[in-house]
Amino acid sequence: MISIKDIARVAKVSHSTVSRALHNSPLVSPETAVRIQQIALEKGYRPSAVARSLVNRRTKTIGVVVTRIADPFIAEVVGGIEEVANDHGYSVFLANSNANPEREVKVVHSFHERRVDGILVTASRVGALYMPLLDEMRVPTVLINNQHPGEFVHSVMIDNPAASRQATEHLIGLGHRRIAYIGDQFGFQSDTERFAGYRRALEIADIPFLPELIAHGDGNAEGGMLAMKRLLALPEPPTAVFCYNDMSALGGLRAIHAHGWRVPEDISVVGFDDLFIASYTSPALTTISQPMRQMGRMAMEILIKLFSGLNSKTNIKVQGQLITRESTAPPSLVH
Amino acid sequence: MISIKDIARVAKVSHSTVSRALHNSPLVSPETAVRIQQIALEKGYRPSAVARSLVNRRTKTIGVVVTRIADPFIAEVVGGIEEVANDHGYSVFLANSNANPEREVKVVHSFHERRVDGILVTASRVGALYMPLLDEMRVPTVLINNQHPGEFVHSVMIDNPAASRQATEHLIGLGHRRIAYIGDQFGFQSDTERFAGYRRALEIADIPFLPELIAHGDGNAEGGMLAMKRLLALPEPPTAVFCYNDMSALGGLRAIHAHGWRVPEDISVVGFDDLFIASYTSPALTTISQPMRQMGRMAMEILIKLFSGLNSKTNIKVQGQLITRESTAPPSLVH
DNA sequence: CGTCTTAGTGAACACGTGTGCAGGGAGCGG
DNA sequence: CCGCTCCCTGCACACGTGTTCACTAAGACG
Repeated sequence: MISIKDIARVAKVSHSTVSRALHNSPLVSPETAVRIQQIALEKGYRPSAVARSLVNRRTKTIGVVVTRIADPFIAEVVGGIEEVANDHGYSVFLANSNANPEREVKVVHSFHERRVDGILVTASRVGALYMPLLDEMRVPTVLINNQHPGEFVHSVMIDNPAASRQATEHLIGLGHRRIAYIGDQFGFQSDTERFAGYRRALEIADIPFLPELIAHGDGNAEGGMLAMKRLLALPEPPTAVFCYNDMSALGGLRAIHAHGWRVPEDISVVGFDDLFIASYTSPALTTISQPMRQMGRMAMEILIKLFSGLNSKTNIKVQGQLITRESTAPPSLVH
Repeated sequence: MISIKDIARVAKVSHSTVSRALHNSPLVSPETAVRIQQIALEKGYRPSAVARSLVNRRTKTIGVVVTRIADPFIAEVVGGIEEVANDHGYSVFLANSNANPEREVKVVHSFHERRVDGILVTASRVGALYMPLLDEMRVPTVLINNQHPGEFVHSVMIDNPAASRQATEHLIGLGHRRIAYIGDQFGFQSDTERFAGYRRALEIADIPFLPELIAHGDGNAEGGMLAMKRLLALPEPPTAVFCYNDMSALGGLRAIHAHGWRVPEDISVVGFDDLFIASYTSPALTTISQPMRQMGRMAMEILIKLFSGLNSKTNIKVQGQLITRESTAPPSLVH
């Protein structure tokens, strides 16, 4: 591995001069500068980011904590993050937490030791546990669709209540009155908020809230399937179901097919996220679109701003958009 | 940011002693060791990985190059990589190339400057361009499902010819003789190999190869949809289609639905990869399962071995497995 | 021609950690 | 009491880069 000292030896100058030459410093004469640059090019010299980080006290790296990178929603967000990070010369460390608190703490510690300049968290599940840790590190942190108990922290979130209210009102507008909700496991903020939007829509339309129409999944297809199965087993099943996210809806669709019913003729289904697959289910899924990639980009851009000294506390709330496809229709009159 | 010197000052010892104490070196007396460790704990000391990297000449980081992290196949592989990397104390840099050669080179350069200990490449598209670069860097590199022109390089690949032959023979076994193939863009190795397996199966079964039954997509749903549309527009459409990957098959299914045909009654479809969604399409997709996560794990384990001195050139070939679901059936007699 | 300015260069130190080497003190044997 | 060994500690240097400071040589100006 070749260093500036090696180049200095060849060029018969001090390493300081080489350092300056490679930075196009005006303190070095143009002739020696080009000569040194020539040698560096020939030798295939690449400066050591680690040595540079040590003296500059900035690593130009960021850490990204996710629950599972294989989650399609998260993968899209990370794609957006990496895009602008790379454009600004930042490298990104990726780490899965697997929603395991112990591992989350371990990951944040490793980021700390690597001296990342900033941290992004897309762990939809909790994270409250290691918030004090992040606080203590005094590293700029941006949360994406995550609850944020701390005050110092920045965030990018979707407006859950408004979006899920919009979804529910879409179903009400079609004439449904028996509308079920398939949620995540109880207690996660985004579930709570989406549930609140659902209830609010019912309330405004003067539709009584029926606890038996609430089922809890696990945010994945498997849980959505089981939850839907429970709803279909009711004496009087719902005519429409609003799902916490597309993965749940995916499982829901499967349960409906297995039950022998058809979507949307027998029952309408609405998802949330607008994952790529939402366009390719059959029928194609009506859902709330979240600008996932864009949200990743925004989060990273907040970090960039923070790095350049701006210290304004930013909490961006983006709006979801209803995408009407084929999985929703007016309720059939006979059942 | 607190360093060992700060601790040394408080403990009234030299920083060397602190360093040794924190490493449980036998060269330091037990009493001072615990005293120092106590202080370090109180102060929340975290060693600087960057300083450590500088002196150790090992960063305990690896770089992962992918085309798009949002690609479900790639996300699974990266999940596997990160898992064992983390278990061994390695942090992973993630970078998208977007299949853009210019960006790929930029990414590899940045990995070089960061002095990563190893590099993993899951860019299904080419990569031959920057292979000389990787060679020049003399950094252990493992390719995953990627062509490898260089000799020094290690790899984990699926046995494409065997797997696609298996898929095609499944269709032949069901009684199909007019079997189409939807490929990737021409020239990528995995496409070439899968195509070869398809032809071999036909050959063994004495089924003539018909060029009009070959359509090229782009490896994504969009391209698969267009390719399938072309096949359905033939005077005599195929009774079964083997697709390069699940994404293509997904698009294919959609085109078939739009055409008014039913799967598998009117036409059978086989995919490749066994992405998560393959179980949730309707009908559920018959496909070749690749142990994606496992392949990521294996690739990282090869790196770990290389780090510990083992220098054996390893080229692992894993076998795919046919997963029979609902999208394949014997051809209908009348059409 | 002498002095002052300026351009260009090298020496030295810093960043935070690890380690070889020397040295000091205690304990022990002679 | 002397010398040896052993245990512990500190000094100094290294890793690769950036930057301040001092210094030299050349040019400018009076």
